[in-house]
Amino acid sequence: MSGATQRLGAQEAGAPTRSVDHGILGSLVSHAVARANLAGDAAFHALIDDRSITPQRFWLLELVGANPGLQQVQLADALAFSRSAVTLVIDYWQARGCVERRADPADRRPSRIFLTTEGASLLAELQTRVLAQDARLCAELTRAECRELARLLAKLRSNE
Amino acid sequence: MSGATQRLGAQEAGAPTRSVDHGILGSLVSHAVARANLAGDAAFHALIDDRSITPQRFWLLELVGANPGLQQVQLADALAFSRSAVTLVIDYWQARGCVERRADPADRRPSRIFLTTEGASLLAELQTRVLAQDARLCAELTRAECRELARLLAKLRSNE
DNA sequence: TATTGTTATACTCTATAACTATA
DNA sequence: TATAGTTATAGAGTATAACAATA
Repeated sequence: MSGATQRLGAQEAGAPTRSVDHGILGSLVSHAVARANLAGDAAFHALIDDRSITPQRFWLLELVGANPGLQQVQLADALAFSRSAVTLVIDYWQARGCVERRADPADRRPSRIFLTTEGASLLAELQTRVLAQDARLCAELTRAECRELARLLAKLRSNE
Repeated sequence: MSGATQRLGAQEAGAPTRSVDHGILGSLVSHAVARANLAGDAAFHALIDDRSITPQRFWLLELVGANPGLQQVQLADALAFSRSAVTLVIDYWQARGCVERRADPADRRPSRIFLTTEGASLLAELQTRVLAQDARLCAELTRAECRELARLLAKLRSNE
């Protein structure tokens, strides 16, 4: 190509081969987190064929598995979902036969959420895949770096 | 309250005051990233009144500011957006008078994207707020921890 | 009155495919 | 044929408010 010496600085409009300047994005921790999150979501979908099974839907199923009989409002609090979002995610899993709502005899407002046998089986399968995916995501990190990353991310969240 | 000694373990269904067991979510780096990302988005919206100005829309405006005259396909590559997503975000900013599409005389397929005066002014304002927000997000971290976090997140993305 | 859950609405974001026009 | 951009559609996520049933 001609014009090999025409590097006239980042302000020149339209130079076709220059690399893109990310501006202040490169120095923003929040942007680094967001981009890493995109990578995590991509890895999730790469390991789980059914695109309708999303990270958020998995989170809820995992919480139901670890806490049988939780109320929807408790699931909402634990996952930082709205109550209406929890309703929709439970509708999704219930339609697939993976969770069930059981009435609480003592207080008829809340429903208690439980895994079905089919839900427990699917959850076990998803756990295996998600743990493998997380290990792969962290493949470039040493175990100490992995722990440090989790610690620093938790500190970020303390400002919530 | 009565029942102070009735902690019967995490499996008991419906114990109203027990804390929620997050299961394997607690050990997933990808989940820690996702939750930190939610915290970052919340901080972003807390500092910028207009809810229609989202992190993604800010990213694009910042890139246009740092690289006047880029093609949309270059913006898409740099931000990991689809071309159609870039079209919609540029439509959004153009409708607000913040960016403009200019024809490229040498090749009439691409349009070159530039900030308007109004766009440059808004971008400067947003940069100030976003940098302050990021500093606030990292308030619990030392500068060394902040750098380490950015380094580790970048390593996660290397698996993309 | 307050709480739990549902429903409805609206907007953002993502993904995909079909389409136009230009090269 | 390949590239740049647009348009259309669909699903997922989020936010809010109004609502019903129950406490």
